[in-house]
This record gives sequence, C-alpha cells and structure tokens, in this order.
Amino acid sequence: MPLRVYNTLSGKKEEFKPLVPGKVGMYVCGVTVYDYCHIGHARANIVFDIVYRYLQYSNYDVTYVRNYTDVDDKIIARANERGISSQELSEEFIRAFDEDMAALGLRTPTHEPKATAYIAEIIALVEQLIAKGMAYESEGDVYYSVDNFPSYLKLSKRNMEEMLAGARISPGELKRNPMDFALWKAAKPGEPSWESPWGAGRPGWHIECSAMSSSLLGETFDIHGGGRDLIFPHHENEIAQSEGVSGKPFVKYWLHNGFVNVNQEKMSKSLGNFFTIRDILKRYDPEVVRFFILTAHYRSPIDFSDQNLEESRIGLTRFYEALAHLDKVLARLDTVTEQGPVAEALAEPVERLVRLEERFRSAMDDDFNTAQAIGHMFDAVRAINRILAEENEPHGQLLTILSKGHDDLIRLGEVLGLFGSDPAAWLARSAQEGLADSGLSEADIEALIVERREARANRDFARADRIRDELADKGVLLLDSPEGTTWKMK
RNA sequence: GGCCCCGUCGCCAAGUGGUAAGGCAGAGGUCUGCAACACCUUUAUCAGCAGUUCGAAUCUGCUCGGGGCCUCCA
Repeated sequence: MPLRVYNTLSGKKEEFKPLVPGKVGMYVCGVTVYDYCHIGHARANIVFDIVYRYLQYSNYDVTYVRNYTDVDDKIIARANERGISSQELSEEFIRAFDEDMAALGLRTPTHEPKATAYIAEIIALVEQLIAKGMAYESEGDVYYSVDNFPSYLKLSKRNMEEMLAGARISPGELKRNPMDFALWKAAKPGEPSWESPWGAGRPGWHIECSAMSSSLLGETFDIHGGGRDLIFPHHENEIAQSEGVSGKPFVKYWLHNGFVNVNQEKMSKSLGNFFTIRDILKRYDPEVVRFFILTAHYRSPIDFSDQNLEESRIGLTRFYEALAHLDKVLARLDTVTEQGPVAEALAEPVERLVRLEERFRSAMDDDFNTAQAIGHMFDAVRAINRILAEENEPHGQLLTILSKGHDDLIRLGEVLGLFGSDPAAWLARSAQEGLADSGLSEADIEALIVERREARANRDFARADRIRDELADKGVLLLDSPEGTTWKMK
C-alpha cells in the first residue's frame, strides 16, 4: 500500500509521490530563538521527527531541513530587555533548543540553517521579486505586493476582500495594499542590520524560509511542515515569495500538525498554562512525553494533562514490562533449536505477532497514523504475554517467532523513537523515580521482602499480608514469582 | 463577520461508505496461601433530527455543544 498524506493545499489525502523517485526534500519551520521551547514545539518537532524517520524506514533518501530564525522583532526586544546582543540571545536559545530536542530523542535533521547565514540569498530573492514587479521599495522597507500574486491565499483558503474588511488589519502608510507584507525592514538605531541595495536593514519574517529552502532543497521540493498556526500568514507568504520568484510550484505536500491544549484550554502565556519542555522533563520521562504525543493523530488537537501523561506512563510501562520479560526468556533459551510446530491454541496470538510489521506499515502509510500503529503494537504485546503465559519454555518455531517479534517491536519502535532503552534498566529507573514520593528506600523494601518471605515460610500469612498491605499503601506492589519476590511502583 | 475543525464506551483515542482498533478504569474467571503481574471473557451503533444509498460513525442539510485561524505563535 502506498503512503498517503493529508495535504493542506488540496484539503485531501493524496498518494505520496516524490519529485525524484526514492528521494525526499523536506523543510520544517523551526523556532524563533528568543525563549525556551514549550510543549507545542515539542509536538511539532516530534511529529516531523516521525515523518522523517518513517520516510527513512520506507527507504527514501531524505534531506530534512529545519531552520532557526535568529533575526526577528521579538529577539531584538528580548535582547534589549536583557542588555545583550541579539546574537548572544539567539545563540543561547539555539543551544537550549538543541538540548531540548536531544532530550526528547529527536533525530538530527540533515541541515539546520540559521537565517542570519543566508542574508545574501535573502537579498537576492528580494531583488528578483522587485525586478519581476512582485515587490516594491518604500523608504528603505521592501514590501511584497500581494495584488500581483493571483493565487495568494490558496493555502489558507481565505478571501482577500473579506480579510480587508476585517477591522484588525491596519493599513500601513508605506504599503500599497494593507495585506502587503515586509520582505526587508529598514534598520532602526540599535538594531542588527546588514547592508542592502535599499540601505541598512534586516529581513522580514517569512523571507528567510524561502531563502533557506530554495538554497538547500531547490525551487520545488516535496514536503513542507509546521504547526497549523503557520498556515497564515507564514506559509502563505512563503508560497507568494518562492513562487513569485521561480514561477514554479513551491511545495508538493503541505503538512500541518494540530495544537496542544492544556487541561482542555488553549495554551497561552496569559492563561498561565504555559509549559516549557524543560519543566515537563523534570516531571516526566522524555519517552513518556513522546509516547503521549504519538497516541493521538498528528492533526488532532491533543490535551496535555497530568492524567493523560500518567496514562501514557502506564501504557509505555506495559511495553517495557513485556520486553523485559521477553528478554529474560530469550536470554535463557537457545533460539537456534530445532524447528517444531506451534500449538494450535497459540495460532491466533502468533498470527498477531507475525503480522505486526504489515499492520504497522498500513497504519503509518495512512497519513502517519501513529495512534493506530501503537494500537497494533499493543496487540503484539498482548500476543507476547499470552504466549509466555501459556508456554514457560517456548521452543522450536515458537521461540523463533518470539525472537523475531521482539526484534520487530524494537525496530518498529525505533521508527517512532520508542523502546530505545534497555527494558530492565528503564523499569528500574522508573521504579526509582516513583520511590522518591513514598519515603521508602530500596533497602527498606528489600528488608521488608525478606521479612515477609520468612513469615510466609512459617505460614504466618497474617504478618506477610500486613507487610504487603503497608507497602501497597505507599504505592509499592510486591510481585511473587517462582524466582522470588520483586516489586514495582503502582 | 469570514474561513476551518471537532463532538466515537466512565476516561484517553483510532476508524471518513460495507456493518465500531487499542490503552486506562470496571465486572467475571484462570493463576495464587491470599494477592499482585499476566492471560481469558465481558462493556458503545458513533451529539440530535432529516435526507442520499442496497448499505453511513463515515456523504448532504439543519439544530445543539465545543474549539481554532483571521495579530506574534508549533
């Protein structure tokens, strides 16, 4: 089944056919580096990390470009507040962004250009737009003339007359049409600036993405991504700029991810429900955050809440517990034993396990449906648990299937950036973190386990149960097994 | 005002014409000294109404409810 993607431009799912067979050029709008990234940035970047990974898994040679916008009004304002240069500020937050993305386990894009490294290309684009009559200079500023680009608003599907009628657009005196937007801004005192044919100035927002994408991916490329909120004006303006210069289609497929709400409310600074990635990672494992984000489809809104994150933690734990169990079994048994038939009773779970990759692909091929893909992986986990519950010593063909199922789960998990940790280590760390709230130490628990073991040996079950109940009150669950007693956090 | 999206089991969440994935929680069962874990079984006709169709959660219209964009924003 071919990959199908939802294209904002057409409003439909379309079969994905790259311009050059086997190769994909993909550009994702990164961040304006003036502050720490929040959970919304985390989602956008994780979503396109998965697009990147899945295309690579599908054997495409992907060139992934994600930029830093390091020249902008907000950067200048923030730098002035702090009494440092724009460059110092943006470098600080580029570093912070890189740390956050690394913590979230993102693959590094092929190119991570900075806007300020493309000033010459930006100026060249603006000059071409002026030469083609698509832009005009006005007192040191240069504006894009939207009236000269007939398909303006084709991405956001808006109506020029109605937008002009809206009271929220104030006509700028330097603009011919209030909808015209700045390509180049004349420098004000104290602002970072570069020499240009129109005097000292700096790029407007939008033009840097046109410059960087065409420099690194060409005039036309396959995928352009970003958050929904970028559709207008940012992406609309990128189309106007790039197509205004080249006269060719700018991007084949436009992909936009949905928002993150917090406790059912739009996340915003004024509501005070604004979470930075670093705040969140103090409370949640990065893989839990990633798992949470991927359990919803990328275009749906997603609600960030403690309850939802907690459920994701439990769900991810289920995977690691199954993998840890499987690791133990596989380590104990020799997988190259003779082939033997699989018990009839296990045909169904075996089938589910064997078909995991096929089902995973069909989910992902349907517009990167990670939620469904994870559903199929849960099915595989249940199959593994079922097999292990019924067969203490799997052998022959069954063992081969389990071994392959394990490898598939790890390999497909990697496409989603999941299950990359050693299961036993991950579970141990998770238990440690949970322990912090209980007031108990590992040694305390071990001592109580020994005490209870003695009580059970003496058939003093009342005392044994009392110990278990006391631990349970503190969130510690005891798990008895033939190999002894272990514990985990509730 | 314009444009767009959403409303699926107690909660989260897939499914966009062929008869409702998955997770959490719940109930019953197997296992257990009793539990826990795991496994098995079990729990929805898809906001409402009216249409189109052999057939709709999926298409159309209307109603109700929620949200987004139109200004910086992932």
